[in-house]
Amino acid sequence: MTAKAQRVLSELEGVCLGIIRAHQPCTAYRVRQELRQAPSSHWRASAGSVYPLLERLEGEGLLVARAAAADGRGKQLLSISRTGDASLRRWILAGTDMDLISSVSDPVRSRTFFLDALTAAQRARYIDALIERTEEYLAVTNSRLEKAKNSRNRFDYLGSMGAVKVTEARLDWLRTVRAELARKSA
Amino acid sequence: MTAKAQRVLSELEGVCLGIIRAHQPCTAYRVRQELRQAPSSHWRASAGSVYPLLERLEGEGLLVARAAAADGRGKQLLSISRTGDASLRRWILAGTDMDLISSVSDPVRSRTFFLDALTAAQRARYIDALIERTEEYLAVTNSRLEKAKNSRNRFDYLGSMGAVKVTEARLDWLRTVRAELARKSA
DNA sequence: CGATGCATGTAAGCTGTTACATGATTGC
DNA sequence: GCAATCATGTAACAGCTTACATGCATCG
Repeated sequence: MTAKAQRVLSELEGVCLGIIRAHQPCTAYRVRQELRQAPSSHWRASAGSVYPLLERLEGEGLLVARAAAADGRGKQLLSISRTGDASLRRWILAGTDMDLISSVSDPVRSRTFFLDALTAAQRARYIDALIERTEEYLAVTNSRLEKAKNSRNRFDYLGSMGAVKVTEARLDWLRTVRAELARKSA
Repeated sequence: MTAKAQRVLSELEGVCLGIIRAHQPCTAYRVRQELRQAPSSHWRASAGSVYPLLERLEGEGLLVARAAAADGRGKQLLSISRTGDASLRRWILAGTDMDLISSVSDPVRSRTFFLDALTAAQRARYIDALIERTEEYLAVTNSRLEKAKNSRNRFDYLGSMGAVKVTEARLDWLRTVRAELARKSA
């Protein structure tokens, strides 16, 4: 009823709320762990961001905290409130804007546009290194997909599948680039 | 020889240097335009970021500026220096770290993991909207690919191809998600 | 001669980071 | 009893954004 808390959450706020919803009741520490093992390493999940953020969400009533019984560390168990649930839904549904969909920043692709700054030999070594690392990353996302198969939340599986499919496409593209460069220099 | 300017450039710095290298001599204004029409809308290319950034790069000797003849607006034409070229190469070659490759943040995929917070009807509408927007975005990237075919820089084409391939994979994945949801709810 | 686009810049603020700091718990 | 991990927090800073501000150039 209050006009408060009707703001749209930031990316990190939405993700944190979602993590808590899926694992409640859990500690802020746990949220950081989940963030770090997410398919994207975009979030460093630093203490300096996560703790103040969760405190803020609690202050706004989106989270409720209770002290864990008999924990000298002052462990706080967080759960999502009814208001928090509504905020999470709004955050998800607000995610269909064009500029959000096209906002994916890809450092690898960015660099591709400027590859003529390198010598042919440098380029070849660079692409080879990229392909190797991407293969490693694909293996990581694939093993996460395997694990997600047994998740009680089927959206873990569908989300992980997205990471795999996109990584496969990236790998495919990098191999095409390599082939193209080899063709031209031969 | 100096230890200065041996730092690794930030993402935006690298991209700006690359843009200037490809279009030199050009104005800061032009750099902002190029950033905005890039396949990823990640960079807002705000004046508050671009102008100070380019000033900094000029101060470090990576860029050289000269005033455009007879321009009352104080138009500055920027070019990349030899040092700048070396910095750009270092920036590209430093881009093979695992955490850079896995740092791609995808707001759409993030939300997927939390879709059980929605009702089945909300989910269906949400996914439909996403697919529609992604189709639009694919059309945009495809038309950019067409344009890049005639670019004198073949890496424009290869980079645009990456955007198209990854977007196609995303679209494919979203359609799978939609089909999967329809199957389960039926 | 007025609107739109070109061109440059500043100030305040948001969001996240690194680095530091503290202390309890658990397992060997 | 010591190391690793769990658990929470703060201070300084980095990087980019929005919003504001200015003024010339070009075209109809």
